Amino acid sequence: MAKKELPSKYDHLAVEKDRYQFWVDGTFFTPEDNPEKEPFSIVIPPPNVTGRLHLGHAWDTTMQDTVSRMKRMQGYDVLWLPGMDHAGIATQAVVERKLREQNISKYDLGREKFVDEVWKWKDEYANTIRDQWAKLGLSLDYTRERFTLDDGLSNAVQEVFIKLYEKGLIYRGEYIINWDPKTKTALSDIEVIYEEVNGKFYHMRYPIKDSDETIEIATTRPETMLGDTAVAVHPKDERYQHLIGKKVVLPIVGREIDIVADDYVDMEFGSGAVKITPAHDPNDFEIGNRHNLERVLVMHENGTMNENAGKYEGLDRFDCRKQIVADLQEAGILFEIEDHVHQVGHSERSGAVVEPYLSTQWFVNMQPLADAAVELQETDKKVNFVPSRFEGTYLHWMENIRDWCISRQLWWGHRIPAWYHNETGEIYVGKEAPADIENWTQDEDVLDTWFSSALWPFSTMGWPDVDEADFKRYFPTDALVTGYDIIFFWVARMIFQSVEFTDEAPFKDVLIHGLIRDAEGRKMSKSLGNGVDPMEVIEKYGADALRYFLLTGSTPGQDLRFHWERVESTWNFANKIWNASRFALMNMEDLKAEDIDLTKELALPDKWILTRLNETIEHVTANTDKYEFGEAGRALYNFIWDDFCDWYIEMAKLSLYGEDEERKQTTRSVLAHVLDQTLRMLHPYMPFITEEIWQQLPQEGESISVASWPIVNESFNFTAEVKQMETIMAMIRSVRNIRAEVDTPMSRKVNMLIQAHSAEIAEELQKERQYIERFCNTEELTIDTNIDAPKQAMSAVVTGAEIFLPLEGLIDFEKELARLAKELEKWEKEVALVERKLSNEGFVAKAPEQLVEKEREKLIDYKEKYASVQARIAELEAQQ
RNA sequence: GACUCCGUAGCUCAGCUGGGAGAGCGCUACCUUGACAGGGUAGAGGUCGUUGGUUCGAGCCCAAUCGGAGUCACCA
Repeated sequence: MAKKELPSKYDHLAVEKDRYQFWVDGTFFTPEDNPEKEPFSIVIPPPNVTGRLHLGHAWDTTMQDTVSRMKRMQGYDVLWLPGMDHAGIATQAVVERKLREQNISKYDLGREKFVDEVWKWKDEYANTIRDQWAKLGLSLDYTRERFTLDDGLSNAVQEVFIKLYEKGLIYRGEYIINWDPKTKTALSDIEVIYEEVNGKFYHMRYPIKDSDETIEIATTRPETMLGDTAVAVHPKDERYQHLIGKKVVLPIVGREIDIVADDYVDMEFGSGAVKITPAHDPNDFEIGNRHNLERVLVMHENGTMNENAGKYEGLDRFDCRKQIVADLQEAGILFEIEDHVHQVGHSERSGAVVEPYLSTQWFVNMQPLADAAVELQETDKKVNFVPSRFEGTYLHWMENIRDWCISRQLWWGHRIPAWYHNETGEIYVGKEAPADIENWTQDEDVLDTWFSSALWPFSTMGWPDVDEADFKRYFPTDALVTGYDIIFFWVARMIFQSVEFTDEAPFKDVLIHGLIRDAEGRKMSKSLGNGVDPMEVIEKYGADALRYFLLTGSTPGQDLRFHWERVESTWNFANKIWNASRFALMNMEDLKAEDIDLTKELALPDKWILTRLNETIEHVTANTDKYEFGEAGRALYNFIWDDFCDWYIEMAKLSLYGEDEERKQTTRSVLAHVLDQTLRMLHPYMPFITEEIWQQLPQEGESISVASWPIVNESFNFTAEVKQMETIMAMIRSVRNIRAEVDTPMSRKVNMLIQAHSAEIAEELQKERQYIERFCNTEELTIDTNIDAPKQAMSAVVTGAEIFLPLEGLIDFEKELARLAKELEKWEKEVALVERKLSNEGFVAKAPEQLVEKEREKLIDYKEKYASVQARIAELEAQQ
């Protein structure tokens, strides 16, 4: 790639343009299937084809990309498999809405044509999603992209359904399910969201047959009384002993129903008597079974009253409620209406109030599957949850699991592979239709979307063909990344299906993250209109800035607030990297990869920055491995901004602007090396800018995305030099401090004297005097072990030395004395603190040796500093 | 009702297996130093919600308590 001059301002749009295509064309993201390499795999949580990606997707996928990119650079054969989810209810609903706008209902089209329409929609949005993935820079292998409704996955779904059916783990039955009257489909328990609603509590008196007595009951849903088939009381309730076995005449309806005794009834609550509606309440259904009660369904599938509702037939359930309340009040049956706050279930997708509804559906018998999944966690094949607390969440759910209703009354999805014999009612389950198809009718329903998502980690790899190369090589996957809101929906189900069908956990690690919130901490939602489009962020600040913000903005498992200011400051970081690189490139002349030579004599700052680089490599690698992206990102930030830019580059200028050609060449080598290594570490976090700069560096790789990950170079650990460097840095800071104090700008040259505490220290400082001269901007610099401290001077202490700045005429003695007094106080406190620690027998005896030794060293240093400051004060006072 | 998370600088958040509190933004003063003024230098600002306990040592562990958020399960 041709070298070009970098503009002085980081232009994220220019940097990111066309870069993704370069990666895809280079097939860097397609694994090599190289047997020499260890495989590493992740499957993407397939986004719904209902629409555009939001910030949550950006967050989730960026984490996966960061891990994938690092592993790829570390030499793993990385497969990150992309794909999308058909999202049954959600997608069907949006397409239906779109058709409705054209005054077309799905029934007008018929099943086949309607499904064709949905496929068209899917193709359109799949392209949008791929464009968004590209903008985010995700290193996905598109040659393996899958869709939950493609042939292979559909085959896996049928296979699983049939196997479970044959094992008796899938059954068809009549139960109370959660019915969504708006979308007219059944829902599983977790698709129901309970929300607090200000409702009413209606108190009624049902007349006892052949008696003047009444029995008091209460309900929140009076319209269901039309389906009452009993009244229940507690068997031990003395108030009602005489009524058990008697009959009640159901008002309006006139049906005679039994008064039954059942333990379920709470004597303390309400009147202690409960109306029983087996067809419209799950608890009542159970009681109905125990007492052999009739089940009377009083509603249609769309939530209007049916023929069993008599004169209320055709009314919507809520209109019926109003009407029935009025009628019962008039009849004197209903005698009190109380305000009542209670939880009401709503459909997760349509928002409609869920109707408990008697219906025949397909279910998965969960207990055996859940047991196996729970047992897995006690073996070494367990799934490692990050953070670990989510394992508790997961296990708690698994241990209290209820059967899973998997049939959905939709057209968009995997049609249930079951046929019913037209005459005998016999059920046939299989991939192919029965031979005498004319005598059979296939089940109209489709499976819950999550039924296919649950198979995703292995169905995408070619299962049920267990000899498929991808399945053998890349399953089980290494990591799964998702939000805590879908642990039950997806993570749990993938685990038990995987255990059942592959005898393995589907992934080794599962990284759980939180939710993205707006700046005020509110959930981002369409209704609030507070959502932020990731593409808008990318347009304004670039994908790298967005990614870095997302990765470093929170800690695993925690929610993340979106702040534009933080994205902006991340852009500033990118701009800093840009300009530091620009400086380096401008000063590298025509340095080539083979010219980089770190074997020549290194200067102090070279040794220091190389040591710091080693520390950074260790820290970033370890923390990225642990999914601690925030920690790793901060280490990179500090290294780049503080160490590399603020100190190393500034010191390197001495060499670069100097005369010594060999020294210059070494500095160039260090600059090139450190920048190269730093960009590599930063690449998984900010792929675009790192690639752009790296292409300009003296190196011979094709792409940084496949360059090797930095490793610690033991020969670059210069402990003694780091200490020296730190002394000089402390000195420079002190001088800057003093100059700020006496208002002497750094641009003015001043004289400076350094009193070293030993000949060795003096010699060391002497060797590095150029840095002191430059950064303290000295006229005359004297370094000695025996300095005659100037009378009129500002002073400071550092470890191993004292410094004096003779600033005649500028010194305010009172202020200086006050400043020194303050400093003396500081060291006095420090000394006292360390002394107290060291005189604590418990500490000396029990604390780690190293720590105690460190404290002893500190004590010597602090005492020395204290003495120096004290002496200086004495001198000043003597002068006055 | 059970459980989980959060409470640290004005704001948003870090703080890894307990060993002298950090960042970004904001604020103050100064600086047109040849990569960057979206920059640099120096600085102000914290009883780490509260109370006990364990420990030589607690922001971190334990208990209780207050405040905020959430998950699950719920009585008609």
